[in-house]
Amino acid sequence: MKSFGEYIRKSREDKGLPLRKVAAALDIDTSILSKIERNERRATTEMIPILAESLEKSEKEIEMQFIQSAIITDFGELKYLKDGLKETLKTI
Amino acid sequence: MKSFGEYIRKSREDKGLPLRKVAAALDIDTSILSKIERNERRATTEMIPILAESLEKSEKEIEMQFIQSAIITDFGELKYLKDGLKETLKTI
DNA sequence: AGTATTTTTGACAAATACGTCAAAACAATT
DNA sequence: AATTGTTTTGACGTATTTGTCAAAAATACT
Repeated sequence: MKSFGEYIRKSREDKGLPLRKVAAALDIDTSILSKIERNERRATTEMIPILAESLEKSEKEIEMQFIQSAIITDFGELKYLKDGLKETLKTI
Repeated sequence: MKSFGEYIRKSREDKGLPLRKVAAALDIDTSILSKIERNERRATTEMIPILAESLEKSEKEIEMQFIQSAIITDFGELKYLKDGLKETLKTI
């Protein structure tokens, strides 16, 4: 699985878009988007629908990538992550 | 579902332990533990095994509570959380 | 009621994460 | 090679989060 940053970068490059364009849509500096794509900064949840629009992916796909990447980063080290996720699925 | 803080508080009170004791095991000030139990501060993953030991719960149970609580807090607002979690389960 | 213990609160400092900006590095085009 | 466009880097200020500490508030005990 690709990190969120790698996923965004690939999607953007596949569309031939420069950082400048997507960053403008997100209303952030290109440097931030650059850092997000290299996983030096985190994307915020507010960015998800805008990224979906810009990169012509479904919001669902972008959000799923975002969630996966964040969970792995935040909790990937934990012993019972799988059990925790299963339980969370039952709860929500 | 209880928040992680509420869960810890209940577990601690069920054992009749004062904040002081558990905080000492965690090597933090009582005020921090107090805040964790009221969800003003976040527990770290390093605290999980110590909490398990102190509160005589399995590490698995504590960790699962931790994960659930964190995911709801961090991603509870998202539209496709369920799908994201399912996908994450496939990945890990 | 008075004392001791436990818990909460808030001020402060340290650490972490973030955004802006300008310049440097890199890549593409002519 | 020079110019243009793109991406990366790092210094800087700001916001957010976190831990420490002491005092206040709440609770339990005698």
